[in-house]
Amino acid sequence: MSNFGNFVRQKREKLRESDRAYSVRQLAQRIEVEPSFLSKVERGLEPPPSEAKIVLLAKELGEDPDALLAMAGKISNDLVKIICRRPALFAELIRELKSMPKHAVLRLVREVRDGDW
Amino acid sequence: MSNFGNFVRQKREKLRESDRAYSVRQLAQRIEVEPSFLSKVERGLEPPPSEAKIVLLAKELGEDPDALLAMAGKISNDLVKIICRRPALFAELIRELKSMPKHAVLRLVREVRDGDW
DNA sequence: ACAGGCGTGTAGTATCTACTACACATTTTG
DNA sequence: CAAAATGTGTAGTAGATACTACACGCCTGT
Repeated sequence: MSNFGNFVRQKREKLRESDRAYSVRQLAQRIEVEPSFLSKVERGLEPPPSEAKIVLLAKELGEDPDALLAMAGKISNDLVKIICRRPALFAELIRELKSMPKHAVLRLVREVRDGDW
Repeated sequence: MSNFGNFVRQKREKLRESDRAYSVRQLAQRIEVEPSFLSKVERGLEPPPSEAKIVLLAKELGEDPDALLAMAGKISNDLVKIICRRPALFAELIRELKSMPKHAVLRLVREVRDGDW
């Protein structure tokens, strides 16, 4: 179930159809890893790389870094810091929202963002 | 800045005043680590232990596991999973709430919990 | 045809994580 | 005062993390 690797490979191959710069080798060079490493990651022979590399990868693939990190089971370091400042508060909020339907959470996000509450 | 270690030591010593079972050795035995390890953790000579041990420790010390984990810069695994299921959504919500005053977040938590919104 | 780029296989490694095992001197308790 | 319990120092370790280095054979463009 290497969701992460499969996703990266698919995304990269799609981009490659119209841009030769999305070969394993060239992309690997841009995110500063060895080609063989990226190749293995894409095929799930290696676990996903570090947070830093995943963020670079997301930028190259035009993906949301948080989403790509999530596929690797990771959470952006800045989010971790925010949560760790008020652990009990965020823990409760997140656990409550777990069982909420998507649209409810979305509404909440919108309300908070717009400040009309 | 070993916040974690200092906190554990203080808490343990306070409990020990009225309960002999809160010696380094006995507490270590209960959370299933070597006494020398707990000793070093408390003095910041070793980084905080694993999530599992921290949770045991929190229970022994009568502390909120999430709070103790946060002192170690960690987030409970179940929270990570919840966030990773809707990464973009939670990422935005958390980043918005970062700059919110405490009482505002608290109110939000209460509203969500009570479902009156 | 052959130089270059391509994906991938094998092997190896430095650093970190999360501890254990044991010995030691000191303090406390019966 | 002897036995037991206590805190701590030194040394070591299995497994995970996050990669590198290099070689190989295949395919493509000129």
